[in-house]
Amino acid sequence: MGRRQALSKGEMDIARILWDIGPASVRQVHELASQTREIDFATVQTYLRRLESKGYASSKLNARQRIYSAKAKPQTVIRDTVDELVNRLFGGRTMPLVRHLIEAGDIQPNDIIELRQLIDDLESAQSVEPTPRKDPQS
Amino acid sequence: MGRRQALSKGEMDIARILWDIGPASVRQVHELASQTREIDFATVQTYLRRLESKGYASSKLNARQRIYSAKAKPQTVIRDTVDELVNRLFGGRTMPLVRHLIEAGDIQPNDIIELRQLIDDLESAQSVEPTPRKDPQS
DNA sequence: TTGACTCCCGTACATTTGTACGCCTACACT
DNA sequence: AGTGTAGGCGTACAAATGTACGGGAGTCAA
Repeated sequence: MGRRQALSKGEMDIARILWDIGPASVRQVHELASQTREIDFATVQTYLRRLESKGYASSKLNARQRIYSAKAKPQTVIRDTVDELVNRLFGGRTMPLVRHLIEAGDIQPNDIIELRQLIDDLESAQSVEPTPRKDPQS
Repeated sequence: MGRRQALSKGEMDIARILWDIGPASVRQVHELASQTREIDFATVQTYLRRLESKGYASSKLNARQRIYSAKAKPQTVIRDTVDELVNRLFGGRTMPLVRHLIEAGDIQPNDIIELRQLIDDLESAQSVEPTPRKDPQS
């Protein structure tokens, strides 16, 4: 897949807002963004424009306002970003990161339940499906 | 902790090499870096200088060569970087990332064993130690 | 002592990122 | 009709990042 140019930190913040509230005007995005940190309207505007030019969003003019919609799925962006991090920080191995996260101490007791479930699911998936396929054709 | 200025991607690559091979000359670092990707000697040199100016490394002249040593511990850098990512991508919650990693399919069967162990350890640590302390004084 | 080498260091420069100004126009009132 | 207002759009600009050139100084051999 011709990979889109990666998002910078600031762009990511704005993208997250777009994912959260769906198609929105610059003003709406700016309002949300302002709750987290001081940021100028025009700055948000620029980020949205760049998001669009990088292919992560699209927009259309509606009356006087330009409405932006997320185009890339958060799933995809998250995957790419995490992949990047795993490569950069751990030479591509996933386990060290998982280890770090579990040991870092932000896991709550009731997360543990879920975690065990996740692992069980993974295990059965593995034993049942020796050759994972996107497209189950047969 | 007066936080050090964050490392950029390129700087991180070089820092990782320094962690791996310990104190080393520019040439040694460059050699390693070259195995992974095309990169100019002088570029590596610049990264090392910047690493030093950001406080992540120190250096001293040894005969004709400048020897760089990592100063910040990988642990610390990894923690800060992962924290950043978790904040930016998941609003500070750890579990979504853990979930993503487990579901992403890079976990091998024998990692599962370790994973279960990790979780067990975490659980007992939590039930035994209501107030976690760095320094178990009693 | 003259090359040929090696390695440091200052410096440069394009691109990307963070942040924003200010003009222009369509609209909304008076 | 005249003026204030909101929002788009082009544009700017400093800082950070990625990448590298070329001068100078020490070193070794002929």
